[in-house]
Amino acid sequence: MGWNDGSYKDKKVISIGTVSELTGLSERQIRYYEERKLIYPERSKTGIRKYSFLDIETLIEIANQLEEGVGTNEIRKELKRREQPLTNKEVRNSLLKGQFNAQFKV
Amino acid sequence: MGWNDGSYKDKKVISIGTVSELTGLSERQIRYYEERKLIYPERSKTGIRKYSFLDIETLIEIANQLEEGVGTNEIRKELKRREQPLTNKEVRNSLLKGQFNAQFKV
DNA sequence: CGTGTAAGGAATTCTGACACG
DNA sequence: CGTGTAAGGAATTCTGACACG
Repeated sequence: MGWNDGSYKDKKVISIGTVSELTGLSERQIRYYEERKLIYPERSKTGIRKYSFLDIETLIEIANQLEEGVGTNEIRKELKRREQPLTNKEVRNSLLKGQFNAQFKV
Repeated sequence: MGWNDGSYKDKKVISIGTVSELTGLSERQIRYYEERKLIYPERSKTGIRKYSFLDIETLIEIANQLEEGVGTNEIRKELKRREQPLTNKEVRNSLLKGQFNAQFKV
């Protein structure tokens, strides 16, 4: 339990300079995509942005979409469509668990 | 290929301040364990230390060992003993691949 | 031996804004 | 709309050293 739960992919621990190197994007671009609500880094107590590896993967996709002429608004919607299934998956899992337990109650 | 190879566990992208928060160790302690050759962070072009999640796991173990009264020299040897098997595992995997390919050549 | 701290400097990050198109 | 840049300030990190034990 604790922070050692899932993989390290979702842990927000990388600062913007490193993200810039890893993605090839400028810090300006990275901050702008946050302003457009395409990514949601966390902040340290003193306000410094922290990103996860998942954020980095998302940023790379954002860059690709922009190159293809897709606007940030479209990209945002696309990203939402993908995150929804994840939530639904969790819901389905919960439902399955419920049914599973129900089986035994019968 | 590239940096997206294995998991994110080995990517050195976390700066010392974050590592300090994640491990509960002081920056002084973290730098000292490096001096004693227990961990090997990478450095940015400007000399800033970068750690991986694996480094963080190692640091936690180091802290535990020290609490138990084990000295840094002992801990270093113990850490070496563990890393060797990892290299051997890679070797074994290579060997298996060789045998696998041999199968088809017969 | 392992860790704290003050010291001075260098590198990083932040925000709001002007600019171009 | 997406991105570059100069501006000033705040936060981070680095090294070498003195200290305690």
